Amino acid sequence: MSMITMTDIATKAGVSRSAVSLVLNGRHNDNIRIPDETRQRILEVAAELGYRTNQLARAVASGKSRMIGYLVTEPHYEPYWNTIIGALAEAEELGFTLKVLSVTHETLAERIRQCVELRLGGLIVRVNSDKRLIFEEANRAQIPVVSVDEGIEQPFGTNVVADDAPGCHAAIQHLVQLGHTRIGFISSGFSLFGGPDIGSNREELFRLEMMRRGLAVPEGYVSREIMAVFGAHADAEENIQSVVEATQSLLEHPQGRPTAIFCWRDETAMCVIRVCRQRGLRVPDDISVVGFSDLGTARFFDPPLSTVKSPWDELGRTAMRQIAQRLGEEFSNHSSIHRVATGFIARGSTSPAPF
Amino acid sequence: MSMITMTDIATKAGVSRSAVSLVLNGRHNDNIRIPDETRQRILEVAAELGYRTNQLARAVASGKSRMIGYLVTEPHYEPYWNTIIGALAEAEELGFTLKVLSVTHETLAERIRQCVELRLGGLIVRVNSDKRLIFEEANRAQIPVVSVDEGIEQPFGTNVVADDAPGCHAAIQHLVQLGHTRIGFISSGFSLFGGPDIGSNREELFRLEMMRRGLAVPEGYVSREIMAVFGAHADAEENIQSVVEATQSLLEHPQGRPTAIFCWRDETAMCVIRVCRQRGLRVPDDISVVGFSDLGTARFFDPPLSTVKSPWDELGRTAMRQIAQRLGEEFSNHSSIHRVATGFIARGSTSPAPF
DNA sequence: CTGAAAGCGCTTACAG
DNA sequence: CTGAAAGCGCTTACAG
Repeated sequence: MSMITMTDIATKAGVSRSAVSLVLNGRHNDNIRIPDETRQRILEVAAELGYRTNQLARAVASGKSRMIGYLVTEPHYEPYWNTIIGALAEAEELGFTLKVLSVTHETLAERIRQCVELRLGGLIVRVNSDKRLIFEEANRAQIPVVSVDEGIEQPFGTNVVADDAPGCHAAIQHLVQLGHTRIGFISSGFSLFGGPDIGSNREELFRLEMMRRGLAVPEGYVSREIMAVFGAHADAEENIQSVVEATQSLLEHPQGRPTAIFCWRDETAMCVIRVCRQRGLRVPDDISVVGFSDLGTARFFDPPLSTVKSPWDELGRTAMRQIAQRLGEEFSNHSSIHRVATGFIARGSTSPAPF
Repeated sequence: MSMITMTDIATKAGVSRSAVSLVLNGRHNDNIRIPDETRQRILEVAAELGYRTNQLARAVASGKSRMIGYLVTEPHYEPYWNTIIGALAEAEELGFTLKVLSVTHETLAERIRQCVELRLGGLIVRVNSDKRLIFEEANRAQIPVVSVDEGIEQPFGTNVVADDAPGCHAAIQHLVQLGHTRIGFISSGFSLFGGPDIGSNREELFRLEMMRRGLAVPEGYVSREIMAVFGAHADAEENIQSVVEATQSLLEHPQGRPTAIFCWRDETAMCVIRVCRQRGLRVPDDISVVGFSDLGTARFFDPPLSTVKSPWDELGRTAMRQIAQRLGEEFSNHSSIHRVATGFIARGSTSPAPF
């Protein structure tokens, strides 16, 4: 009725438990050698009995766990989730297993404790609040941790971060090649889930790209929205209103409206397009709009969104690979940064600038 | 350097290991009673030493695990991961921990084996291929499993399923109240990820609602698309083309086009709106469109999508609650079905029928 | 009410 | 190359 153990196999095959353990773990490396017929018998009996390793017991005895924890602040948010999927896929390929734990500012301490209690082999954290607590506790328990971030680097620990620069570069280049010179930007006037203000970071990159090309960004060509809402969480209509106002301020700019608007994320771009339409502007004929993220529905939008493609999947995969590597070495809390580049996808929301 | 154990506490506090175990597990129930001062000392020493339970060892010794596995076919698909999030939230509230495993038709057997090896306490499965294999293996290992499904019930095991009927009812009622009588439907001509054909199921419900109201569904007022693509997976433009054609066939219907189109999911509705616009129709003024799912970006669409709201979150929560309950009882493989109702959200893509 | 003991299922030196 | 033994950190009857 209950599960088959190594002892059962040993008894039935007439060998010792260690022989079973060695064979089942395939450890005939260096100087360990077990007669082929013994090996065969053990394997046969194991199969016959339907033996299933108890990974828990193995982890307890060996002190090594192949379970990785993934701490995440807002799993609902599509980019965050896609990063988890990437880590999950990589974990499975590498023979690890992923445990997802959602955290809030309040539950952070408790969740970290859980990770230690579960003797997780490593930790990937996608958390917006201060990560120092995590690193401290994990270091004490000798658990390697790598943090995943978006656009903004962190000064300690192993850090995997999306490099927004190439995507911004490509987006501006795309617009310029289409003849746009008057390009506006809509940034975020808030920090994402209490984390860093990613919109501002992207705004910097935008300004840099414009400057490099000698294109002016007139006062008022950058506006901000405070739509701190995401997917299913977006219940506050007044938040959306802030995008409406940010867009209007660009469209009514005293020196004339921009011919293209670059938005710090896709949700904003979608709202911007709606506002433009309401004011009688055609997108992209009268005004081009570029997003940032490449959400799953960006391609289904009308018009399909031209957008910077963030490497969500690869971010997670890289983080998982880093964990695996750290697990192979002696424990240390050195810090390093690994950047994954963004790209750009031209779709239907951009077209040549109206002359 | 290495972790503190119960033995360390026992030594330092001058008591036995069992005393420590009993105190730390708070087991002063029935006839177990430990002097308060002993209790206090143990607790103090534990805190002082920074003791962290080894849940792995506990699970091995007690034979009970509070880790739940979540098997999912396509974690990328937004509805599927929203269901996971629901289960995750509920698990954390109930003191469980969730391990996510993605499966394909090829890896299914291996993943199930992993679950058994990890001695998971229970299994939630969101899998489109045949679930019999899962139930068989899990039953043998005495692991309770509940499966989560969309619209279609399964004839064995504990089953949590979205009930699409109330949402369809509300959607049609909404349209009828707006004066629509000529309503078309776009269904799926394929089974979702090799699973059941959900579109057909919704089509049935649509026909039922129309019939109940005495509204005709002329031949050709239901068409099909084969856009078997989701979110980031949507790379085949020819798939989208099938929605274009399905829409056109409705718009060019010999008896005149419908005044409203009900789509089997949001992605389809988004495409339909684009096609309508391209043909010079205004949405919703000339034609209303209703989706199904309530994806995160549905509210950001232009116009914001009126849609059936599927209870993704609650589906996951219910599944987790079922697991918890099963874990409290004697193991059995009885079967039961738990339905979670869909709802409807009226937004901007529907308006009174043009007369 | 407590302590010594056996047990959970596995791994890992270490003598033979 | 193999087997008996000790150990991983915990739980759980069971005598006192």
